Amino acid sequence: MQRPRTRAPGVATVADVAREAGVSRATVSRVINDSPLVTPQTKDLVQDAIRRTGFVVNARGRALAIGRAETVGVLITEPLDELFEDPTYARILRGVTEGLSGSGTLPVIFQASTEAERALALRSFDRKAVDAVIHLTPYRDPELLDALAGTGLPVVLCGQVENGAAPDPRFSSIYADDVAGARLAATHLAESGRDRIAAVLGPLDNPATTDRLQGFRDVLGPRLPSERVLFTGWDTSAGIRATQTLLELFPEVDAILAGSDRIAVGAIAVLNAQGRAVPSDVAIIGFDDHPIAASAVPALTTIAQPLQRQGELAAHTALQMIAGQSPTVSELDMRLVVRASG
Amino acid sequence: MQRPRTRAPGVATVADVAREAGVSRATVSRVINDSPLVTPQTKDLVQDAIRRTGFVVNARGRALAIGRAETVGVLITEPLDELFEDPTYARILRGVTEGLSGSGTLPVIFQASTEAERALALRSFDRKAVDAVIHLTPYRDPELLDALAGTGLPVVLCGQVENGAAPDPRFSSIYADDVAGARLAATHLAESGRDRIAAVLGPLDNPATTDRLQGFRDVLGPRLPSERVLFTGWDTSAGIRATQTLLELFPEVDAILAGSDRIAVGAIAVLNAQGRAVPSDVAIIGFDDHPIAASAVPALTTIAQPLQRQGELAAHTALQMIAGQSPTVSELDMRLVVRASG
DNA sequence: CTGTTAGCGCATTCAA
DNA sequence: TTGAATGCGCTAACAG
Repeated sequence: MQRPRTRAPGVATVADVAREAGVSRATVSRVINDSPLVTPQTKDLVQDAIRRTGFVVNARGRALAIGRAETVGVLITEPLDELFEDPTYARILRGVTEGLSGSGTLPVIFQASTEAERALALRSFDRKAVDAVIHLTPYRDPELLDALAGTGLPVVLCGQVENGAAPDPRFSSIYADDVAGARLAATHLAESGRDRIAAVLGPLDNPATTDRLQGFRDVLGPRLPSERVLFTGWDTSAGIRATQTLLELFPEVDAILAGSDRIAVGAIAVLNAQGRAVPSDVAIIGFDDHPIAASAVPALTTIAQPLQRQGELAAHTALQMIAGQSPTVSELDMRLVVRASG
Repeated sequence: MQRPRTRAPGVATVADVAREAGVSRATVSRVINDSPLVTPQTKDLVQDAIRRTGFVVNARGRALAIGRAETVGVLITEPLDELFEDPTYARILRGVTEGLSGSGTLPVIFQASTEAERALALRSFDRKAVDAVIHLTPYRDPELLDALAGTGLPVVLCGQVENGAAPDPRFSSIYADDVAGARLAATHLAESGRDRIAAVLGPLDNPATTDRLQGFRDVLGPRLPSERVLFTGWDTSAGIRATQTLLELFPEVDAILAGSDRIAVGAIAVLNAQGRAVPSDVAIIGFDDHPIAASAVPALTTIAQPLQRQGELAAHTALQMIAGQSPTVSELDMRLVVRASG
């Protein structure tokens, strides 16, 4: 039954190598995992045999034997379109890859935008097809989090934490403090003497939005009344629409705190179209340090998240949890990047 | 050694379930894989025991036993920037997921933009961590293709084939015929009576570019002389620059065949800026049916690739190859989508 | 229809 | 330092 059809020629196993080298399978295994308990000459012997037979360790056999798949699942539940438009995930992913490199553990991406995909990914996790999960988009979704906790796998939440909420003790989390970042932006604007400040934020139901708003308010208090706070989508066209509305409601505005760099770019476009100069008439601060921030005209002052660093930390944390460590919480600092726009 | 620390309580195995239900492990296995050879009552018995013990099949043990990981690797080597700006991959991926759904096999994404990532992914494949590979970006890279062939896994190339080149017999391939698509575009333009036609294509070193150019020439022949064919990048700003150049070289132009929808959008912007109306003064046809094609003003006439269908077919092909079928080649039709621009 | 038995490919304990 | 023996968790051929 094992091997229903004839074995493909050339898929050598440790047994084949052992025979070829005239040693035991245990010795071959030791060489593979370069154990110090092997004589240089037997080691050479085995390595020669490995070369001759074209042997490659079989991941499935190894996984069963060592009790690990040497794989971490990177879960992305974000809708595809957003994912493929927003370099945020690309950068975090790069960090994860770096952080895992050298560990012998491979990051493997689980795209789970739909309910069905989510179910499949969870099934894999339940079955222990990976050793840990790094969740890149842990937006409020208690059911998913419960399901993840239910897998019994180490889980690292990366990049989001609702401010105020105590971190979930079931998971590790890595996040940058949106509230503190927003404070940086608001402080910068306030110190520059602007006082007719408005905010154009992302979707109200997104924790990043509420956190950023709170940061703005921490600094500005009554100088940022509710009627000057607009909520819209994350992208440029949403920024355009919202800014048009804003200028009707509050034409005296001399500074705009944007919820994202793309929103900020939309705001600049509208202001320019209406003959208002940025930053002399209206200062603008973005958020995220998206690539367009540097190339925008004028270049955007913005708040940078250490995305790649987040990914690296998430990877390290996952590895430590696989090794038995308890969940930890890491908070990273946001950074104000001053450019021309405000 | 197996189980170095105490076993986490609650990770039940078939043996536990068997004991709990008072049957053999084989019977438990039969229930899990719902074999018809089990009495309804024993089945209930076992399912109860499964519920009580919280048993979940372990993917590693199962993979070793059945000789498959029940996983296909989706390889993406595209540089991140392009990848995250182009919804193409998102759509193909959606198709792959659909095509695999119900098969019990899960798509798992291997992001391999860098050389190091590529090496890691290949190592996984060599080790048979997946049952097949769907390569979404098989641009000319003979070394990578050789490496993939070397894994001995079934491989499906999706979405690219150099025209003229015989399909590589080592792999299955799924592709849409760029040449035929380009012919559709050129024919549509020629039939509308335009005759001062120019083309603004993507990078010359990209097979899609040369294929599309060939399709244009198949139809237009000498009516599309080389001096009216420009090559640039894939995106809007590249389209803007190239169109400006084009208008200097060939101001009489009355129709533009664009190598991508983003290029076409750039062209429209330049033409509008110069006071030329689209399509009355200059007709434009894009390529790809990118989301911006429908929302552009005027909406773009373009050539649609059946991306999702490509993904589905790739998935089906991969499953068939896993089942032992030889490589196949599938060509899908492009479709002319007529909108306002030409 | 069910249980017994064996083995997938590897890592590791124990004894030599 | 090496080999023999054992088991990871599961499936499947075989016998009953």
